[in-house]
Amino acid sequence: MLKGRTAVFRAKQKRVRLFSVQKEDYIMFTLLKTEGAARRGRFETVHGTIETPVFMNVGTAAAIKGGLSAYDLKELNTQVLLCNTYHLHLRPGDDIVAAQGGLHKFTGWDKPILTDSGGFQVFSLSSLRKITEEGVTFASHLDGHRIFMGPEESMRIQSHLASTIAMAFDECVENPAEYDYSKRSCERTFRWLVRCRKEMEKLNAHPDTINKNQMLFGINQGCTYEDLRIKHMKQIAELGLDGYAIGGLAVGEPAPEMYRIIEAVEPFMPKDKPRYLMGVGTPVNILEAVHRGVDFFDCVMPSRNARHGHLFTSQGIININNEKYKNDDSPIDPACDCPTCQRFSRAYIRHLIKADEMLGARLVVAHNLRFYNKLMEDIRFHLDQGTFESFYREKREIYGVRI
RNA sequence: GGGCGAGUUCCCGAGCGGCCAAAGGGGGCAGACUGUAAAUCUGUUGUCAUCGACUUCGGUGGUCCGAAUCCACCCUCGCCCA
Repeated sequence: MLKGRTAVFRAKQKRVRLFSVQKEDYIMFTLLKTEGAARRGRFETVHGTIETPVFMNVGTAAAIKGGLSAYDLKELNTQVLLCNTYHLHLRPGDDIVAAQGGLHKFTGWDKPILTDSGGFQVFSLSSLRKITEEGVTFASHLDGHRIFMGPEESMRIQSHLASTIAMAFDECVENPAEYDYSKRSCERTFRWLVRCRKEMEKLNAHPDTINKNQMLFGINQGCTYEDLRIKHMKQIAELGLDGYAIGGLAVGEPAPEMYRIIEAVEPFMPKDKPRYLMGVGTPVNILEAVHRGVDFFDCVMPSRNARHGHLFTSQGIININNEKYKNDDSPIDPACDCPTCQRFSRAYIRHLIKADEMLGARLVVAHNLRFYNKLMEDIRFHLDQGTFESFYREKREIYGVRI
């Protein structure tokens, strides 16, 4: 059946220059439609189909912070769960997760899971690590013990976790960074990527591997230097990976810088593979990036900010902690279809957050994640309809304002 | 009735003659957060104002150049004795 559908898309491809590339029967990316640089796609995986553009929900330690389970995510129409290699290696240990049958069985989430490689921790735990050609030595943020992680270790851990998509082990370079350092780091990240791919091929061929169809996404780096970005992108594109990510952005540089880099790199990203802008971002960032040809996103912002009272609505951003909501009987967002907005008032939610009740965190995280997932649904709808540009122009003026 | 002890800014609580508008918590108000060391962090919290000025440490009156701090009396609360 999939083969038949692929054939249909291939037939279309000749006419309208859309793409459909097949790795296995169930692993392929299909570009359904484009509007300018923006892309509407479909990514078939061993754990189900991902409609793109997509926002992946971040559950670093195999759980969405705030207390949402796999059941809750289904209700929010989440497509992909993101978990973290470094955190799960430390606790409970990837051997435990493997013994439990992999992340899908462990978490009860049967849809696609993407695991980040630990590359971001090379950046965020910078005071606790040392980088060499071989890899990175961290001091565990839990108890200080030394852990070594290189490309092979990261791939082995991710193979144990049995995620749908594994990310290459990279160095997420801080911003600003010297040109020379960025260049050397980029070159090393490329060598690491080659090692990642080799290790993954080995692991996927091993009889004990839980997910033998684990995919690998490479990560573009190069700080804010366009020439480094482009050179690196061209290099990794030649490796024929399952997807391509842009990393090292939204790490302190102004948003226009980020957009500039996406625009510079995008022409060199394979058109027939998903593109993932790592760690981004605000709803406006996402609109801007979709507009520039990105398909995948993830960010801690909806969940973390929710816990801190910063809520996204169709009219802009509210801080539910603000006194003005203490007696407000309206929902967070009257236009929102999330379980929280169907049942609870701003006054109640404000009270719960103020009182540090767990229920408060749960309700607001559910709301913000639903807002992001709905944003992506709207984006896909308008791409399907060919009305994305006007949607993008309208919403980017609204979603960032504080009300 | 007698004997101790205590009353500090929204709350708890430090201060015990000048460096005190008064430490530190809590609470309040506001802000930050972008591949989660984040249920975290930052600012602010007497009044007016630019330095600065003014009112405040149970009450009233004293001592002193100067008092939240010392003295006298009063009020309130706690414990103990009758």
